[in-house]
Amino acid sequence: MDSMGIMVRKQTAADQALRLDNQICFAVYSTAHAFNRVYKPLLDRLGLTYPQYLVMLALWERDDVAVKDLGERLFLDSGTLTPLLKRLEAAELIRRTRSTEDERVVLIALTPQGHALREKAKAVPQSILAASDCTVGELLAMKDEIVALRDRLNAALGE
Amino acid sequence: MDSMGIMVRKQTAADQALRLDNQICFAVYSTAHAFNRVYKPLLDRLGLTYPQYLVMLALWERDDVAVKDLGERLFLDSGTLTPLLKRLEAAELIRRTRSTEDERVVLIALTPQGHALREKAKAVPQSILAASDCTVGELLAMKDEIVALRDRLNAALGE
DNA sequence: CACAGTTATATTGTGCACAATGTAAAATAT
DNA sequence: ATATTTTACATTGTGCACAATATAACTGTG
Repeated sequence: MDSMGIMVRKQTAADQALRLDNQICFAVYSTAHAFNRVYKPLLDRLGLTYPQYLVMLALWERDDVAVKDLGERLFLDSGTLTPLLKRLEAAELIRRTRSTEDERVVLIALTPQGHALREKAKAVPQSILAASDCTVGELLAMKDEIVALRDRLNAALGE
Repeated sequence: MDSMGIMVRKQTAADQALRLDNQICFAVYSTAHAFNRVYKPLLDRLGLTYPQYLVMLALWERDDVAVKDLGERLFLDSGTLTPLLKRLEAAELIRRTRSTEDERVVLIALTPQGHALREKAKAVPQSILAASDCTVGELLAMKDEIVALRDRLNAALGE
């Protein structure tokens, strides 16, 4: 209580930590959504959603991979990937085939249209760069910091 | 073609930019998911999802606000907030009442249980800090960078 | 070989996230 | 004052994201 008899709460460190603006996770969360909104009109032209675009990026680098491999690279599980991949298959960008060596495995391969889409996608990164209003160097430095944080968080999960 | 007659693709800047590992947006996206997974067990004890926790953080700072105000602070629209708020109301953490001054407005107020939950939530930030394996200073510096990026992306959307 | 345990993918259910649309109330224009 | 526009919220439909569970295929051990 102060001299007027009114309760004055002491601002503890715990109180400060609960402020929305102090949360790095909210910064990351809201930035992810902002990216999503910037990507949307660009990816609409390719007929892709943002997670589908990430899958295509992964496949353009390496093809004929198991769902599990994709999941590890993108940090996604089969509950997310299975329906997403079925939609990409319906769009005829990929093919899903059971491995003959190990029938548990479903291999994901690009169709010719899937390969071809890469050319149209080349214009995307520079549009994002422009929207970010940063230099490539700044973005790469930030990326490295964020990835380091992500890897520490994932490491903490494994313990 | 090289001297062996095999196609050797020139690695252009556009090719590099399409590499998954070079995408800052994937770094942000995957870090948001990593945060979500770290928060999950902590928030389970509070009976909250991560977006619900963000709403509660906002309400603990300021109460009796319109859905629109919450949406602007959290960058979310009514399509996301309306069902989320109904779940918080069902959990008796908040109350939703139409404003008498402007009947379009729905005001969100904390219940006593909603206020009380704040005490249990005080333990959350330090657990996250521990999982991040960073100092407070490092995290705050990163947060400021990420928020600056988010604000630039959002500004680009407005144009 | 049998069988217990593991692995890869699929399915189900819940909860965001957002575009598009609807509705009623308020503000503004004519 | 009536008509038009804007605003706040709700609803619907699509697509993640993930926990929990199911299923079939593989692996290792006795």
